[in-house]
Amino acid sequence: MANIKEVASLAGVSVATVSRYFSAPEKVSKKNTDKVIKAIEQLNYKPNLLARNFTQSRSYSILVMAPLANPFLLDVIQGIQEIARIKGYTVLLVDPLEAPDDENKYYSMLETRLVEGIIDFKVQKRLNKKHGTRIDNIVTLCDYVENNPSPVVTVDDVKAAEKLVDYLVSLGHRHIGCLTGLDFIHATHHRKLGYQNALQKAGLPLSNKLMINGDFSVTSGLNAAKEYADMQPRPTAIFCMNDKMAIGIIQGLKAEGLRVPEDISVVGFDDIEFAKYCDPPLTTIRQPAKELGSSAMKLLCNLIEGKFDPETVLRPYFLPTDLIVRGSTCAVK
Amino acid sequence: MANIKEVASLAGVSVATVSRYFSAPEKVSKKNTDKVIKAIEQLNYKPNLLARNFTQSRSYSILVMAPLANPFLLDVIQGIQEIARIKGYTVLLVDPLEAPDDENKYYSMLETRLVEGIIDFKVQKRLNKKHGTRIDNIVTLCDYVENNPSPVVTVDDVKAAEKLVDYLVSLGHRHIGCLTGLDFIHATHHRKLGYQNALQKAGLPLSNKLMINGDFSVTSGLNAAKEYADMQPRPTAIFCMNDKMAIGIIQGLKAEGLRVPEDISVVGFDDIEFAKYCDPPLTTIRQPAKELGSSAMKLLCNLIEGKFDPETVLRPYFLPTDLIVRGSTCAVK
DNA sequence: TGTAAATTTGTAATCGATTACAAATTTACG
DNA sequence: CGTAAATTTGTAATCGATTACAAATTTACA
Repeated sequence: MANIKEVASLAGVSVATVSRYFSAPEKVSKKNTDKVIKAIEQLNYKPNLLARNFTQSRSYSILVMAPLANPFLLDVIQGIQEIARIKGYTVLLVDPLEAPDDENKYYSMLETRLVEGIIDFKVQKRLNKKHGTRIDNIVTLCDYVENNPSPVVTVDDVKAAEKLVDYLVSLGHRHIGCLTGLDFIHATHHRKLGYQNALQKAGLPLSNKLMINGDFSVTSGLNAAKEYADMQPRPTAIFCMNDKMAIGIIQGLKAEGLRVPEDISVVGFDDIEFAKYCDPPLTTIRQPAKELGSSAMKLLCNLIEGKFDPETVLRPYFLPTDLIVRGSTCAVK
Repeated sequence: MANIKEVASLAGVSVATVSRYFSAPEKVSKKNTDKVIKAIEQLNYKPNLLARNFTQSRSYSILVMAPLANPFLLDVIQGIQEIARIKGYTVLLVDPLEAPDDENKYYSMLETRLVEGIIDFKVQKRLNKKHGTRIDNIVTLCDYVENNPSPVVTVDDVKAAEKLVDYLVSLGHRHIGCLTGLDFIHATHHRKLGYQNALQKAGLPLSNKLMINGDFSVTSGLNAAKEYADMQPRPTAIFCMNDKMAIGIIQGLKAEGLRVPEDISVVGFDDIEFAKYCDPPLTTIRQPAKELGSSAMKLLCNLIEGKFDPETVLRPYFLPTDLIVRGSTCAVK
């Protein structure tokens, strides 16, 4: 395959001129531009971007670490892609849950220069060595912890969960179950806190019995349904920490011969596309998926370009959520 | 950031020895290995992979062009990822529908060396210049056309659709609607052919009236539902070319006051996760998503490594499908 | 111990671009 | 036309690794 030298010699110019034809065509005379174009055409020349990236010490790539099992993330990723495309970055995608052992390998792609930034869907376990002074071109998306080691874009999970459970309380529910998510995701703990806040405000007791540990999968919802169905007293409403589990729990409750929402109201979290189309349609919290993705990517671009305010960049950036009321909830009898 | 030269000089060895420590550690003596390790440690050295990739003229990356709107593809992508990880490739992901104009830019990433192969979810528009003689390290996944310009991994859409419509016929249905997919996807035409084959076998007339053009989205299912509800005579069964449209159509038919399956049976295609959880659960064709992805990636690896048989590589590689009968279909009254 | 074979090491060329700097050319204008 | 300024061009260094080849060292064994 032809290289820049061959193009230059065929065109009768120097390699610098050919290079400039790509990087600053306005600096090449008309005459030489024509010659270069002709030579490129003739040799079907394509610049070797591995070489270009090497000399510029830039990869024009970013890495997204996302658990693909959650369809909600698809929309988030589309938001990321949109900005990435505009800014000229390509997106590498890995699912950290598929190969947890490789996680550090992925982070080190920053140091080996393969990517210029990372969007991670959970708070990094290892903190920066010099926390607060050095920003690593990592953005945490949809997860957050106090003293987060990297900039964060997410929703206020505490407030959102609280809003959702407030709503259940307003419907008269007094026994409200809570199906949690994966323990190592901080959002799980924040949503739990919101759930507890709402109960407390309503003067309801906090009982661990009403809390079942899930893992964000439909299956864990199905399993939890049986437990809730047998529980004494049985909850009249269940808060699930994502829509997939809510869909699973609805399915499971129906199998137990219970009606949703007449016997048990169920709420989810995320507002995935299918929340509208399950039966009954799901009452849930809508996260602005695409905006989460595009905001995170914009922030990452600023980090990469060094355009950020060190004072504020570590303050979490919260996007608003909406309570979406559909058919899976009703007033308690 | 430290480079190999600094490591070499700190360790008191040549750069070649440091390089060999990574590429062929068994060729470095114990004494020097220790010195190199110490120097790497001390300088926190990470090899510049941009440089390595450049000298080796390899990117160790592949590109996946997938319309992310389809959740079925998530599983396919997981299958791709699994093999990619094992083989040491990283996966770049773009959604061609998001930026159709950039499509050629993506293909040219092969020529600019940014990726070593491409998995594309549709047959490429531009054929190879020298069709059949040169293989471009492109694998077409889930789409197929006679004289395909690149190797193909997919299912036999004709047979699968035929199997599905055979089943509807066996339930006694005589008026069977067909909601098609995007026209530029060849799978759409193959599934249409399967639908027509089944009707023909059953001695049923082929009527264009029963065919509505969809685009694989839930919305197009919703819209089609109204049309089918008003149709005279109204079909007693509808074959949708994917599950998303089937879910939309079920939703739409319910809104029109029709019962599924009692008034109209609905079948989909793909067997996405939510097919099980919609109401009623969807009768559909299961495509082996993960296997499609992993097979395509294995094939692509062989292309990249030159390990393929030019005689057979362009023959389509069909994976088996299953008819999954659930609650959205019943015998005609 | 001496010599050949095997192993380990280092020197230096190489990959294909970019780019600083100097040189050459063109343009502007009194 | 002559000179200065502006524009265009080319030379050659550079990025950080890999690797062919030769040289040095170690090992094996009579």
